Amino acid sequence: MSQKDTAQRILDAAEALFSEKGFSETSMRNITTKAGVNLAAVNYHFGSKKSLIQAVFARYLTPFSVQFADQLDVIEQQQNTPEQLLKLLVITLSKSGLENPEKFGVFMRLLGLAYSQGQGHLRKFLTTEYGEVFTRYMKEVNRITPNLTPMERFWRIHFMLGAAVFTMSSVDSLMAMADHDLDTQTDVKDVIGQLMPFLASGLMAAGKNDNG
Amino acid sequence: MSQKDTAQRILDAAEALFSEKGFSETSMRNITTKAGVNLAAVNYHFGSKKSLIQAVFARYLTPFSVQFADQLDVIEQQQNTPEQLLKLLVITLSKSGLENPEKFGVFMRLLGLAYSQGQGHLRKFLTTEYGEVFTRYMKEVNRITPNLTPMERFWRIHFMLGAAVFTMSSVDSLMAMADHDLDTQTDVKDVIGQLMPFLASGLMAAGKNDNG
DNA sequence: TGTACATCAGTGAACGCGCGTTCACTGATGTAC
DNA sequence: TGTACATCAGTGAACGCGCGTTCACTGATGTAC
Repeated sequence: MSQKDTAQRILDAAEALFSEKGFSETSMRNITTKAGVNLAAVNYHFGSKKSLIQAVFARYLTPFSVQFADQLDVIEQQQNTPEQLLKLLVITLSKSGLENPEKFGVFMRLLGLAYSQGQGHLRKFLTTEYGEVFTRYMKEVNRITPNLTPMERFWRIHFMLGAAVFTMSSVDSLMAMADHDLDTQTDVKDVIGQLMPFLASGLMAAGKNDNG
Repeated sequence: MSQKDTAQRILDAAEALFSEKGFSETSMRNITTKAGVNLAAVNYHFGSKKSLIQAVFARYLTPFSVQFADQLDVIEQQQNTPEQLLKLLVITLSKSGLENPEKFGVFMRLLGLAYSQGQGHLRKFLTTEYGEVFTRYMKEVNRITPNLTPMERFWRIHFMLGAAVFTMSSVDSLMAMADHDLDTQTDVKDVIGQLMPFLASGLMAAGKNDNG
């Protein structure tokens, strides 16, 4: 084939369709039609639809976690602010090929799907493959929030994750709403700029061990 | 039938299954089997699967929006804090039959689905039916955040919605994680107790019109 | 250099299955006269 | 009070359809001698 590798084209098509419609709403026929390949090619290259879903995640997350580990090596040697810790994520995303806002939106939507539609196989795959760097990152969060109880820290991390995943999953339609209602012209960088102080402020809010 | 009304039993079963597995993963056969009714009964009572989905939402949202309008009548007459405005939502939820933590989790999961899996028909249905009370609530948010730009306000509301919907959608598994990792015993009220200061702090974080 | 065979990417058609919906029906209850 | 008819809730079986997967296959490329 003079065009891109069949497997790559399947991944491209699957990624776009999954992020648009979710896993179960996307059929093998949708994917192979969009990729311009034979219906049987998915099972030939990936074995099953489940494995294809995992492969779509791996293509993003493997480079991301490599970059993230490098960034953690640096950050672990120094004192950090909440803003720096949040920025680390954004920087890592941009260093692992996600600087394109469109790609970024797709990635966040996939991440949201992994939580909301995540079948058992996907959750298992993600934690065994990428759990370690997440643990390292959490150690750094602990360091900058010494006054929070473990319970406060646990929940605040998940609130932050929720705010990020939820809004970034629908960032296109939310930006369209904002631009329509408020007569503005927003891009993804603006949204991230809005998100960071919101998250930092939520994370650092006074906890029950703080006075006043 | 000496048991509960067939239509009610279909709604009960559909609600539970939708919140567990999503709309498209839940088949009519799943629903009617769980409800103990004939397969054709869904189409007899509701016309189609789409209408059933809308009916499941309406059963929660109609009483909620009635209560919410009453609460707004009061709150619109007074000066409010962010905490009061957030508490208004919790109070309304509890006054419209959602005081049961299990029901509350189901409701939040449905709300999350409406965003993430929301087919066009559902979004249209929700905004035409319940858009008005939401607009009234937003007016109150404007009053307590006079220093925020409309854009800041827009995004912060959606960040808050994301944090709430995302975490409350998976509140059961998150509580299980927390209790396992931290050796605690959490209930939904505790989580809401954690969520409120996080949201209030994020909403009220300094914006670009604030000094220092 | 030539031939025989193995490997590999990709194909076309069919498989069985579960899906949402439809339809002719049954039997109980309500209404009119 | 009795009868004829209409309405209604619910049923059982079948409809056509799109799904993920399988399988025997083709044709190109690589390898051994």
